[in-house]
Amino acid sequence: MLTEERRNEIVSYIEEHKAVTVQELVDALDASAATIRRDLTALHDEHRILKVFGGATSISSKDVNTIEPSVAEKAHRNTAEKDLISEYAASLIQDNDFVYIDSGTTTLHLIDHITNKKAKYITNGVVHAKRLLERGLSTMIIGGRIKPVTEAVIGPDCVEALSKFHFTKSFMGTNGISVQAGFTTPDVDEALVKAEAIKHTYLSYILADHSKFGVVSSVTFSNLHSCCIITDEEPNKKYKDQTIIKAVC
Amino acid sequence: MLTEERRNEIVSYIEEHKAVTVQELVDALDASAATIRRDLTALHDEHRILKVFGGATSISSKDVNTIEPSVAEKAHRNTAEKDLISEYAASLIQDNDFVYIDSGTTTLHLIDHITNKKAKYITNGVVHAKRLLERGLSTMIIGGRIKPVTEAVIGPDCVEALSKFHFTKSFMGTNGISVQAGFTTPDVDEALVKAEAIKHTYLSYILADHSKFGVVSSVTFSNLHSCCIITDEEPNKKYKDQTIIKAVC
DNA sequence: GATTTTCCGTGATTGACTTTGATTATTTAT
DNA sequence: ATAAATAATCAAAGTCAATCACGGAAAATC
Repeated sequence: MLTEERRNEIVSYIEEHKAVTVQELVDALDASAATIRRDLTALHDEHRILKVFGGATSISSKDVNTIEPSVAEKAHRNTAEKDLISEYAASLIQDNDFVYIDSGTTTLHLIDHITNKKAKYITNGVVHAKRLLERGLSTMIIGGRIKPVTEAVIGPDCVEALSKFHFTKSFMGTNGISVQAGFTTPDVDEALVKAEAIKHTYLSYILADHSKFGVVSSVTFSNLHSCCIITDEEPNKKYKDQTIIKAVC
Repeated sequence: MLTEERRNEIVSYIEEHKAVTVQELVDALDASAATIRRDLTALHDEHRILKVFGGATSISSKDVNTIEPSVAEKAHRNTAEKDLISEYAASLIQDNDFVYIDSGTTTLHLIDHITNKKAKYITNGVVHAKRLLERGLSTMIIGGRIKPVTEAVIGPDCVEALSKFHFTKSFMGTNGISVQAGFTTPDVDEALVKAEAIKHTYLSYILADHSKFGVVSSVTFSNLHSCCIITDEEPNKKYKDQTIIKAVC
């Protein structure tokens, strides 16, 4: 059987059963455990399944029960990569830093790793603000209209409020990273907010797992060389020529 | 069974039952208590459930758990009275109203009774904003520093942001109501915010149960005749001479 | 055309790591 | 104070990634 063919079958099987053990797949597909494991690793890297200890689960199985996956509920996907990235990013925060934290699930993860209580934090995410407070950190929120799905503060009030601040560091999420289009996101309003935040920051960091490279979304909010990238895999050289990239792996 | 699979089932179970004991999960999933506890700890760290002594509860169980324990504790006192007051207050909201909702436990209760989706809502409470969004209402938040205990946005940024708006109605909490001192609250910063909000509102309502009458706290944020009072017991005549009071009982 | 070389996917082996349930010590609620 | 719940620790069982050798297919060489 062809490798690709087998892998497609694995994905189908997992989609159907929600969760599966390595042994189950060994029996079902008549391949060795080593091969199945390699397949699962590959499929996990392609974000087609979620590899877990003992087997794999379908990507969407976690929110099968929730009617509307909100920010907090989505945040636990792909945690291993995000943990690495967040941990490194959090270590960059120094005493007296004035830190902007962009809304989004990657940056939400970042907050769980922040330990520096001498820095000040400001965010446009409602959940982010709540979580920062839970960790006992000095927190501010940007005012403005709130976008329901992402629970992010956006709009002209938000952009104007941002223009008054001067952050020492900012941590942003992104949907796409490309040499031609720079950093991109699907929502115009969010893009405007991100752009304004970066404009008022001394050092901007983009937190992005490897799957974001080469992806282009609707709206550009920054060119590559304005932000450092923190990611989980050594990227193609053409990106490295454009900006500083830290790969944690 | 896979670890992740079991944990997903635990989340489902908790989502469905709102609360669950360790023993219940041991019986339901046929795993040892030690394992269940480890699962609960892990899920709590991922913010997928809320671990409590004896078991766990759902994170989105609207009654208790979206609120900080400190806030939640207070919110559970005098619920019956607050429900009456909130219900009446919510009925006052009309289409196209621009409504300011002050932070505090009484006003948090109010949100659960709001049904008008044609009005616009703005608040200085982080939890309030989240709750408004959950109810599918058009929501804005005021920006500024957040006071950790109450999760209320306060400070000069907040006051300045408020000064741009013109609300048709505002709903405020208070700690004390007295003929001499007017409406009072213990925190200077919160008082400034409340005062500014009232200043920019056409019709301000104070939600207060009967225990607040005759009480004086540290800082006055308004005199009596600037706001209507919504309360749960017919108050003394001396208050009625000063402002409009609606007693719901 | 036949032989060699290279490449890639596979399966087996192994030491390292993860999960689990039992036991014990500690913490918590009443 | 007491009883229950929890966290910490440990050994056993199970799982994983790395490594190696094998074998078939494609490419290079003769």
